[in-house]
Amino acid sequence: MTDPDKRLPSRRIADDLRASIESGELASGAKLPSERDLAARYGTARNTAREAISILQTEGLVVAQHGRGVFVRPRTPLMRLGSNRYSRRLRGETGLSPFRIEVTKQGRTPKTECRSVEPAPAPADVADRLGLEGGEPVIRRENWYFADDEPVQVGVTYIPLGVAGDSPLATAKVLGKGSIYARFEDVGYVITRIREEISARMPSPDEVTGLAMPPGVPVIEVLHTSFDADRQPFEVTRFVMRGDLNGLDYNMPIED
Amino acid sequence: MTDPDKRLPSRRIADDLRASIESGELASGAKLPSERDLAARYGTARNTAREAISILQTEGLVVAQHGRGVFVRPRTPLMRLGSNRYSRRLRGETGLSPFRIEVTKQGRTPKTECRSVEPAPAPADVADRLGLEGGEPVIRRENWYFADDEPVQVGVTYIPLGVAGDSPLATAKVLGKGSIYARFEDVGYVITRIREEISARMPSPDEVTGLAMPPGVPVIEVLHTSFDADRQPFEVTRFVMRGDLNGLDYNMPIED
DNA sequence: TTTGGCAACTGGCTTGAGCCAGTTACTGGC
DNA sequence: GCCAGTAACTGGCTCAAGCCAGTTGCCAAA
Repeated sequence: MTDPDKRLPSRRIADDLRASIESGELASGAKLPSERDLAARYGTARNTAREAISILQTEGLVVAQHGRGVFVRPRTPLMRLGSNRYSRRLRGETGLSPFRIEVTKQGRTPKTECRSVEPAPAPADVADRLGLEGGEPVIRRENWYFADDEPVQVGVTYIPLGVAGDSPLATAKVLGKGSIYARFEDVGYVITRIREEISARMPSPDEVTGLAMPPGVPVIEVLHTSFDADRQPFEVTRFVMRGDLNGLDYNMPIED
Repeated sequence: MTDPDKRLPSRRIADDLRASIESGELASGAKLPSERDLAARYGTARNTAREAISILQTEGLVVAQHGRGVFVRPRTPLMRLGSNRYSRRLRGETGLSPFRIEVTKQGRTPKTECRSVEPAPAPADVADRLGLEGGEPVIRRENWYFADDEPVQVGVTYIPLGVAGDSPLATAKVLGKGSIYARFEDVGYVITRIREEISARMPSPDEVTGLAMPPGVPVIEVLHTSFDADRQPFEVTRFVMRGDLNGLDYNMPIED
């Protein structure tokens, strides 16, 4: 009995390539056969081989480089952002932000850049977390995080005017030693609890360009709220990070 | 000066459609023009219109239905799995699992199904969290979670043989009242801390079929570890959930 | 030795054609 | 009134061809 192999040609090529990748036959970073090559091997049109590669691309397994070839996407180690990133002790001991520590640990060079500090209307979800009216003006701080000049995440922080006042939080791009939470302490807000709401989705076209997202890679969105000793929210930050470079690591007690 | 509109035809169509979706002109669930229709309107080949739709699909904005059309993907409300899902008090008060509460709150019908309970070798990352050798046998429990018979997440729990013994944890698919953590308490393990490691990625082909993943939707993977009063790990669960239906909500104190 | 340019590779995108396979609504026969 | 069949729609997939645009290495001219 001949097995006609019911699978469609494009699927068959994609399945074969995927198997080669998963078995390690095509190692991380390895070059796949060219589209024209695959088409010839499988006796299909070039478009069909192309479709197969497109499937693997949306699965995040490979990346194409114009003029060079298609390569197995290297699985870069995840940057683990821990719940201890707000720890006061760590802040004091090292003087380095957890982001910098993580990136350095991976032998890469960290860089952070504050792109803007300005009043702006609060997005609805943010206003909701801060107990404000939607659209009410707040201080908006936009921060970009890089590893070896590659963007890995963006964080947009929203601070009520009543909290920021005319402190550096509202005016200075560079906040000095001890991260932003030291500055919050300066104006009387000590972070004692946090809430983090996490979701994952595909990036918008803007995010694709801004974060140089490879195809087939989602973003992780974290909506972070900080609470002071009175359990009042005093700051919300929305992080958007490349899913292939970032992971979250929470370690916490069970309450009750 | 004539503006030749440098954008490629497929991009142009995709951009126009995306704009219509974001403006609300094409509402959630609305039907897009057919491929042949779009091609005619823009004066391109059908394949080009098709390519445009494919772009929107990988962005997770639309879903195609064979024979029916292409529709704006409804943004279903996220199911927020909170860190309180391990709370002992909630467990006692309601008798319902947080999953059931959440699904019911959305007016949908929850269902959970234990597909298998059997000894199996521990995956490397799991063994690592449990302080075991890789490949060492553990009890493996596979649970599926549904809302209106639609699969929303899978959880695979790994329990060291020394913990499970021959208790129901190792033998019974149905664990009775008060969730699995009540059974752990029965054998002397009280959950006092958890660690959750979160990442996001595109689903594997198996996950696409198992979870009925729409195109352009990532999965959230949570590697959960439970610690007892002595800070010893006694259980690891790997959750894989549909990114379009699930979100995580952590509320915790800052330690130190 | 250096440098400029070309040839031969790579993927990116489009065309226009065809056939297949779901879905839907209408229509004619019972 | 019901039901089966069919026509006209939808997307799914493939083909064969062409042109464009990056990349790379080689080779000849300066």
